Amino acid sequence: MQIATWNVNSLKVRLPQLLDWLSRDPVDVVCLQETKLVDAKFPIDALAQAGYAAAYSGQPTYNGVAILTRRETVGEPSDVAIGNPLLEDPQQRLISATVAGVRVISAYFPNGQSVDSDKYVYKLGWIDRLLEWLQPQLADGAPLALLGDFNIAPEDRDVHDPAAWAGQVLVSEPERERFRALEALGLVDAFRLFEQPEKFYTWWDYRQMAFRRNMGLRIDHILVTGALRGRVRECRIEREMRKREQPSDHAPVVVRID
DNA sequence: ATGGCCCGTAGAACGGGA
Repeated sequence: MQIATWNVNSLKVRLPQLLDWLSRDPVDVVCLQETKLVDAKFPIDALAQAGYAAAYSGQPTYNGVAILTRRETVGEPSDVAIGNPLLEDPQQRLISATVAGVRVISAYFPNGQSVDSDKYVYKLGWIDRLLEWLQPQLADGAPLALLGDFNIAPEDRDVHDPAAWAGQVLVSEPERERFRALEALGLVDAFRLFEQPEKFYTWWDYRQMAFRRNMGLRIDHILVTGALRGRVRECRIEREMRKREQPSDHAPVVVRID
């Protein structure tokens, strides 16, 4: 089974690329972020034609998350939950569902804008509430995967120019502390389970020809519980998706598990 | 050089992204 995450930066714009990708590589579960679609405009019909069911939660203009499941292999998402009950939040950033015995969470962490911004305070609080909400879910050791755009580069090796980024939003110590707090709950960064090439990132700015120059950050992640860790066979970043015409600024990340 | 580009909502610029 393959589980993927992709910040699409508008599902309306990226739908043809998503369908083309899934037709070539029929990933079983796809977590999406930044769909930027109200629920009434979610492309359920086009996805159904491609063989996928969907759980989704959107709003106008901003945010929006979804979980797609390939009907033929993993069926429909069950026990769908939207948001975090510990946080009253109009921003649609979190959706969970059970798929093939795995609790799957698609998360779009706040960006934070800058460390002196109100949005940064919101980001840290959002993650703190996420930690509180996750802790009891992880207690029973059941298989769970937290996937999404974390908007955190956990270590300097996840940053193309650590000196230039030092202390800034996405790499600041309070954000990295919270990433480590997720790991302390028993979650493991699937990408780091394997030997990986250096300078592998998941996001590149649209400006400055950043992708061509590989000026990127690794901020999209797949974290798995101990119950899944031993089943993970591969974790890869689909860099090819960033090379396409009219790409998302994020590349998908995929895990293959037994 | 503190912007560059892309997206949605607009129906011109602007907020937001990272």
